[in-house]
Amino acid sequence: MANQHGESSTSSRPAEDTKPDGPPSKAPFGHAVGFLLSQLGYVVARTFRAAMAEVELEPRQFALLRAIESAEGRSQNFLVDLLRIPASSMVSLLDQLEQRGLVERQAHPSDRRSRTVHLTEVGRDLVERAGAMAASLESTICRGLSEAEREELIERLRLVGRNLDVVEGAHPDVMES
Amino acid sequence: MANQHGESSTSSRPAEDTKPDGPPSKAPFGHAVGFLLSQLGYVVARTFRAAMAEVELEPRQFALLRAIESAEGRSQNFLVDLLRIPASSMVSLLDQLEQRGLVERQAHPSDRRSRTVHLTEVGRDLVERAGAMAASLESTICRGLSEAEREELIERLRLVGRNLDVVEGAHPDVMES
DNA sequence: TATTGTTATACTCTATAACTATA
DNA sequence: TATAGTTATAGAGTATAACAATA
Repeated sequence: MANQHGESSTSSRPAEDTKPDGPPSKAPFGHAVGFLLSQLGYVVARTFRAAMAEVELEPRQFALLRAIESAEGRSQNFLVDLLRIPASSMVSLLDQLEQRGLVERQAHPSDRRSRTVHLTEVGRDLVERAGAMAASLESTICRGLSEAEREELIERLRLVGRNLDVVEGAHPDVMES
Repeated sequence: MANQHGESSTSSRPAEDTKPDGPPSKAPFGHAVGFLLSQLGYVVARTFRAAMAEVELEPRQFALLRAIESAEGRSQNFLVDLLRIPASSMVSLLDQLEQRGLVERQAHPSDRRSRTVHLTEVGRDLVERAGAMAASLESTICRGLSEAEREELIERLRLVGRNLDVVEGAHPDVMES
């Protein structure tokens, strides 16, 4: 699947109803938390995508660059295992990044089948800039929350995550299709 | 684009790394709230999809059934405006539901171009069952939260929503592509 | 014979646009 | 001429499977 949080290109339409008498339509499902989380998750993902677009990265490209940064000099195959994406997807993803001069594939010193992946200087700079934009988005998201409230919110969200058997730190959408 | 919260069919792989020495990989972006929301939103959407699958509905089919329930006897076109999906998508969506005997298209009394949409008895029952499953998911999500904590969480999430200019009650993923 | 990376193919999903019938 | 609904087409994105080189 492409998106369990994928984003649509076409977004907001003017949306003026000439028939304003229609019922306001109930929330998609029963109560509020599940709906809010699904809705916010979607919007956060979309906003994040828009932020990354300013440095011409897609979320998954950013995720891959970060992975490469934290796994400098490892093989393509290592990244495939780490990010759980098909090897063929890794190929085209790396092709794109390499063409832009952000990463480099090098011959593996001992295994001639294998290729190691490295961030270039340009790539390193871009990851840093993109990281700063992500941090900026985070502060927008948390605007109006005190530090204590923010921590409490995180605590509650983690509880919800445990209720749903979420594995900490692993985002199932950004890289998985 | 297909999903800004779409879900993948293929999910969990065993995922046992034979190379456990790789860095744990930082969270996809900077701090925590944005990442958590995106992650949880994805998981909630996926879990919701799994719940709906038990009554053989997709999230967007459920959303459409609910919309029809709250707009009994309105035209297809009205639903198109309400849910903001292309008319051609509405056609195939309704075709599916009609083939299963959940909804019916009827001739519009005054405009012969138009067709009104109605829930059948079977459809009404199914919506109710699906709604119950959604409510059940909601209580799973909120397990371990007191009523006060739950309301506070909703309050905080609404604040985050306002920070992101989210329109209340409108879920941009379930129906939009 | 198994594994790394690559290429080719096929599939799903959905939006766009053309078309019919009514207004 | 414009609108309701339908059908047909095309595009994006991604997974699956076949393949070549090396282990």
